[in-house]
Amino acid sequence: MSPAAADAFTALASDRGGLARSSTAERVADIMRERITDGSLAPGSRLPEDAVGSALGVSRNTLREAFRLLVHERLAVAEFNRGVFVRRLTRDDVIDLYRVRSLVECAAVRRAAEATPAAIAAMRQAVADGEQAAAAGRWPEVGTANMRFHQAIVALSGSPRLDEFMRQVTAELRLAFHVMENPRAFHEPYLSRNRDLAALIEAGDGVAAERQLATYLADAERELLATQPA
Amino acid sequence: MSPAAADAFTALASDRGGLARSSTAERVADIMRERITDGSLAPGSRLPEDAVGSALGVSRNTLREAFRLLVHERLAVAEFNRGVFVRRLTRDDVIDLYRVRSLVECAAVRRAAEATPAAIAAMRQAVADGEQAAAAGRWPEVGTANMRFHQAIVALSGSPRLDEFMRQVTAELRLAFHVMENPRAFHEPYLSRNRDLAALIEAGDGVAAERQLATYLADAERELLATQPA
DNA sequence: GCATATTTGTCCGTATGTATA
DNA sequence: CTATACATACGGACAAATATG
Repeated sequence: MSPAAADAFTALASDRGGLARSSTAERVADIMRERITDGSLAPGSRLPEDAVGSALGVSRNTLREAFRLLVHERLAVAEFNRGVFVRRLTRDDVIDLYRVRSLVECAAVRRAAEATPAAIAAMRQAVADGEQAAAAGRWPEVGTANMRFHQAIVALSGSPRLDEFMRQVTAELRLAFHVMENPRAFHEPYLSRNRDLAALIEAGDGVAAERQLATYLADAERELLATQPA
Repeated sequence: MSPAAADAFTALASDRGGLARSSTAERVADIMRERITDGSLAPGSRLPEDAVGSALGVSRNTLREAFRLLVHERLAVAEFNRGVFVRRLTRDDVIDLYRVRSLVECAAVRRAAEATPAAIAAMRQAVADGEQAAAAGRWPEVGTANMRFHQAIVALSGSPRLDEFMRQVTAELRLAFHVMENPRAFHEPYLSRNRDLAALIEAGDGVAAERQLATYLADAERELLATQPA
């Protein structure tokens, strides 16, 4: 195991909360999901059972349950008899992820007229948060706000299952962001497009919003692919 | 445990194949998923670790990994310190499942012009299979063909992730079909609508196809809800 | 309401098979 | 090719929670 990975693991140990409300395996999965999506555990990293297990103070059985969850969410891959690794996205993965986003998000904005006021408000808030974070130069937060904006778009549809599915799609896409060298340059230009899009949605012009979002996502996909290794 | 459930479990034992290519937990999950989606294990059934584990000849640890997978797919629910049960859908679940289907399937048919010929052919085949099964009076197969038709509609989008997501949505929806008393009367009227819809899609009229599919799904949702207990 | 039996949650030790240095 | 490291799967143990009489 690389030293960097070891640091990430030992860092996990302190995260263990005292109370065991949900199952241990789920809490372990939560912690590791966090570390994977925030980039502490880079794509391709190996996740050895005993190193991670001892770092978090859980048994192999419990850890394996957590691994199984992460594999199911596509944040990790399990190679039979070889171990578990942080997922490394291929170009085809990125293409598929944007295909899903385009289909679902476009459909959601087109039906935005039926959305609840709370969902609209959440979307507007995400736009404002992104602009505020950019003004203050807090670039990681800009990326976070951008993701919340898109999650808010999905929430316009009012479907818990679609929400969760797209949350997973977003988490997976973050794996691609972390191999980028300059996330700031990637997210910044979309701030104004987010505002324009939100305005169209609030105005009830679903058709125009959908068209704008389609080109938005196509641009983002192209730019992201340009940053990815072969 | 009820005698009926015990039968379902003992029936599983003989299913164990000789070679262990994928992991044991996954094979166990496959078997139980099959039994749940085909109705052998009714919604609400308890799945005791001891009984299921011994019936399938796997240890508790392995079985718990399989359970975790099924819970993640929403085919089962785990109540802390109480055990695992086959999922029982609420009316809100059914409503959400149809919301997802409507959004995704409608978006897929609207973009059907970009679909591959193979995807179109699969859709046409599902329509023909359904009509053939109905003509021969094989009603369970009519239901199967109908699900394949809708899965083919999703496949028009060409996204593996959307495919898998909707396959899971379909599996979950089957839980509602199994509490219905007369599945035949439910599926039969949709045979001709499937054919009409396929014709519109093949003609490239995505807009008309989408409108037709939207009312189709709204009708199906209403009828299914009418058969569900409070 | 109480005492008991059952079941789950969690952990450990170990045997076996597989991949890699 | 051997040796080492590791993953897979099993069985047993015990505490805690739940169900049952």
